[in-house]
Amino acid sequence: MSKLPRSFYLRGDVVTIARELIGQRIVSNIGDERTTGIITETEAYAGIDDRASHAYGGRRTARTGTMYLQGGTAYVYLCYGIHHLFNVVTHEADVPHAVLIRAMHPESGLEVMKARRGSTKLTTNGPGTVSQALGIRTTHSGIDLLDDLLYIERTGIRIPENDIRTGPRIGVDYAGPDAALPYRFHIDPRQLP
DNA sequence: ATACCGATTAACT
DNA sequence: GTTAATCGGTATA
Repeated sequence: MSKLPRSFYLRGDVVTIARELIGQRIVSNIGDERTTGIITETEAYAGIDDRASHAYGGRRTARTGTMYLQGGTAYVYLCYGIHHLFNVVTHEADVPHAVLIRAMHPESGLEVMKARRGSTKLTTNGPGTVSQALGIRTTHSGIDLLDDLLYIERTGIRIPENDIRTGPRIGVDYAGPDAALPYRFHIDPRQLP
């Protein structure tokens, strides 16, 4: 299968993109190890009007500046001083939309991912664990997802509309009315082929 | 220079 | 269900 093209990321509707990323494959070649997984959970962050977004109100700093790059860029930041959270930037340059990858179903490179996670069991539910398994760190913020180090490829997996669950985003209670927006999408990994 | 806090996780009860 | 861990980013001065 092939890398998602630039045109996929440049589209304007970040919520649609978040839904469409479910079932696609993340490929990481970080550390010369190929590790992959199928995306099972995402959240959309809709730019300067979204109180849950780091870019709310047009905020643009050394960290959040990455979100203002063109669609198809990786935005990685440190949360709670410990967790590296991986996001996919969408929309054209200067419009800071992004999709947070919250969970994946591990596919290949299982032993490498286990070793990175430092556990005999391999769990990749939660944005911090996904990044850790794939070797993604804040140093990767700003890299192009059309290069070969880290990218997303189309799987062709067809997921019935009814199998995709929708709900409010996790951990954004501070966002007032925007905390209730149905911008989270996920599936049960057992529904994957 | 200083103070506050988070798009979380794992290990508890 | 609860809570400690942990530190860079951000705002304020």
